[in-house]
Formats: sequence, structure tokens, C-alpha cells
Amino acid sequence: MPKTKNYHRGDVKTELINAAVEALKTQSFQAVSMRKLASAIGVSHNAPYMHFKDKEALWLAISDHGFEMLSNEITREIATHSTWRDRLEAGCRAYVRFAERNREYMLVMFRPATPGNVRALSPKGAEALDLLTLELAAGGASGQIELTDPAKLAVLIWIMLHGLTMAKLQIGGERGPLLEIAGDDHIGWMLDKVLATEK
Amino acid sequence: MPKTKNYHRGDVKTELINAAVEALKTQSFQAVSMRKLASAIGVSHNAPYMHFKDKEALWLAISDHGFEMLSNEITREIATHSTWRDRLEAGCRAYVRFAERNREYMLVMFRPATPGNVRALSPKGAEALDLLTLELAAGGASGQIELTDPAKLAVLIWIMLHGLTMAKLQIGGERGPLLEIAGDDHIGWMLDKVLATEK
DNA sequence: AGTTGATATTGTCATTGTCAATATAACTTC
DNA sequence: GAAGTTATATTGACAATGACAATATCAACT
Repeated sequence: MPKTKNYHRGDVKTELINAAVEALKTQSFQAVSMRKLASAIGVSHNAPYMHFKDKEALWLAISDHGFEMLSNEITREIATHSTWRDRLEAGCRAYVRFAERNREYMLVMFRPATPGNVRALSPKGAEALDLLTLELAAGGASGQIELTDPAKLAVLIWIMLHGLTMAKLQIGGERGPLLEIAGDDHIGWMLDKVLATEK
Repeated sequence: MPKTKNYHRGDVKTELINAAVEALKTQSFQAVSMRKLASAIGVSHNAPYMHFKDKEALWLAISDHGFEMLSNEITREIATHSTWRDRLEAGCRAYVRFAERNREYMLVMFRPATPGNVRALSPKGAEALDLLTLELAAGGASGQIELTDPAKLAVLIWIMLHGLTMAKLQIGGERGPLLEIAGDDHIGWMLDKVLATEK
């Protein structure tokens, strides 16, 4: 046990991130306050400002963390399949699955941009998008399919995934079930549609 | 000219909505405050609460207004074309165009949902989605195309549009240009892909 | 031991959302 | 038109919040 009880000296930074993500599970976005997070992890109301210049800086850190996790999951999932098409589909599934299991992270990663300050896709986010592009390119290179424009196609696929996941996260109610059509077992259907005119 | 200068008595409600939309053009989402809006239209800091129970109620009103405008624009645009395919494409174009021209509204209409309180698509929003479904159904009914599942397809198209527009609104920087591919003149391309496997 | 730098605390302030009490104008009914 | 009712606006208050400044505490190096 530590000599003194005060002066936390733990990893306050990651503790804050975890507390924020946890808070987002039950509270609205703007209901999460620095001060509540601070007291949640047992530090004074200003301690967070040692680690984050801003409230926005906290969101940014969470966003980066989320993109990193997403990239890792996609990469890992892709690796478990061998054929080009299976790998692509696995990557897409991983994207949707991540969104379902990490709702809070997704909300932060794609939180509304400040006007005049449209965020560039974070490096980690760009990496995730590139994973899809690479799979498509791999299919083209191996002669398994002939793609007129892999990058264009990758963006289209990513857009579909993004629209699907955000709709799933934000739209419920009567229309919610409609969105089920693009659930885990229908991603293949979507990919088929997009890829049918290639080759 | 009015007898007394005080006691505004104009349409404070719509003035507030307009002021909020205007504010969103330059300020971030959470930077828009009730009090600033109030003073912007020249009323006391509590006058807004006569017309909106909550800050959330203001967003909701803006959201509804936005969905109504969107529906109207889609309907109007569809009406200017005759063939089934042209009408569908025109509707899609109207959706994207609306988003580009009414960034602020879109941000409010699809603002992050409160956890545990996933908003149902507003009636007006549902109506907009139905417009697409109806066009697809019309194509099927007229025998111009054979659709395996019009509703499923409509959702897919809507998801694509949604993903595209939200990405356009929120992602800039280096990756921004990439999203250009799905600009106004590529929507047809996207639709082709989705519809190719039908008929 | 003493200095330095990172980290935490307390104190403070303007801004904000929202409630309560009050004032003013508009509408209704006689 | 006077009186009362209702919708709307104002002022006043309060707790919570983001953020800054000044201070205190601790760890590590010299």
C-alpha cells in the first residue's frame, strides 16, 4: 500500500478515458462533464486538465483509441480468412460488429464536426479505410476479379458500412427493424450487389 | 410601427429556430446556448422557455423542420422526371443536395442519440425514406424492373445516401477529396451498382 | 539536501440550463 | 369599454460546468 493516500499518481489519463466511455453508456453526450469524470475516478475537479488541454482533447483521445481498436479488429478478422472475397467480407463484418459492441466509441469517433473545422479522418481511421482498399487491390492483383476503380469501390463500400452502422446506432423505434436487413448476415448480400458489375 | 417597443410579440418560435440554424453555421453544436439565441433575437434570457420546454425541444423542432424541407425537396425533384429510374435518381440527388446546402439542419436531424433513448425516425423522416420505397415499388409495378425485395433495396439505397452525406459533412482533410467520387455526378453510378442484379 | 518538473488541489469566475415569481400585453366576455 | 383570463415576456435566483490562476505535493536527478 502506498505511503500517502493523496496524489493519485495512477494512470489518470486512461482512467479518465475509461470513465468517459463508461459514462456515455448511460448519459447523453453533453451530460458527461469533466468534473463528474474527475470525481468518478477520485481526483479533484481540475486534475483532468493536467492530461487534457480541453474537453475536446478528451474526445479526441477517445476517438483515436477507438479508431485504433477498430483497425486492430478488422485486421485480426481479415487474417482469419484466406480467399480475397472472404477477407473483404470479414473486414466489413468486423466493422459492423465493432460498432454494435462499442456504441460509445463510435459516437465519439463520428461526433458532429465543428463548422469550419471539419476533422480530417484520423490517421487510424484512414488506416481502417485503407484495409478495405488493400483487400480489393489484392483481389485485383491476383486476377480473381477485375476492378475498374478499386479506390472508388472501397469508398463506396466504406460509405455503405458507415451509413449502416450510424443508422443502427441512432435510429430505433418503428423503423429500427427495417435496418435489421443489413445485419450481420446480410453484409454478404450488400457486397454481392456492389461487386456484381465488376469482373 | 407598434405602440410599445417591448414585449416582442413576433414569431419568437421561428425566430429562435432561424437563429439557432444561423449560429450553427459558425459555432459548434454545444457552443449554441439558449441565452445567446435569446439575446440574438432581442428577448430576455428566459423567453425561449415559453416556446420550448427544453433545449432538446428546440433541437427537435429544428429536426422536424429539416425533415419537412427534405421531404418537400425530394418530392419536388422527383416530380420533374417521368421515367421510373430518372425519378429515383433525382430523389437521391435531391437528398445529397439538401445535405450540402443545409449542413446545419442535417447535423441536428442526425445528432447523436441519447443512450437508452434512440430516437425513432421522425414521421417526416420516415416519409422521406418512403418516397424512395414508393419509386422502387412503382418501377416494379409498371413491370420496368423486377425487384426481389423493394423495401430491402430502398433501405440499402437510403443507407448509402446517408453514409455518403454524413461522411461528406463530417470528414474533410486529405480524405475529403476521396468522397468526391460519390458527388452529384456519381450517384447514378452507385444506383447502377445496386440495381444491376435486379431485373 | 536542494532543485526541478510533473502532477494534484483549492479557489475563483463567467456562462449556462432551468426554475420561480412577477410584469405586461392580447383576447374574451359582459 | 371594463374586468378577468390567458399567453407571453422579464427579472431574479441557483447549481453545474469549463477553464484559468495560484498553490501545494511528490518523484527523480544532481
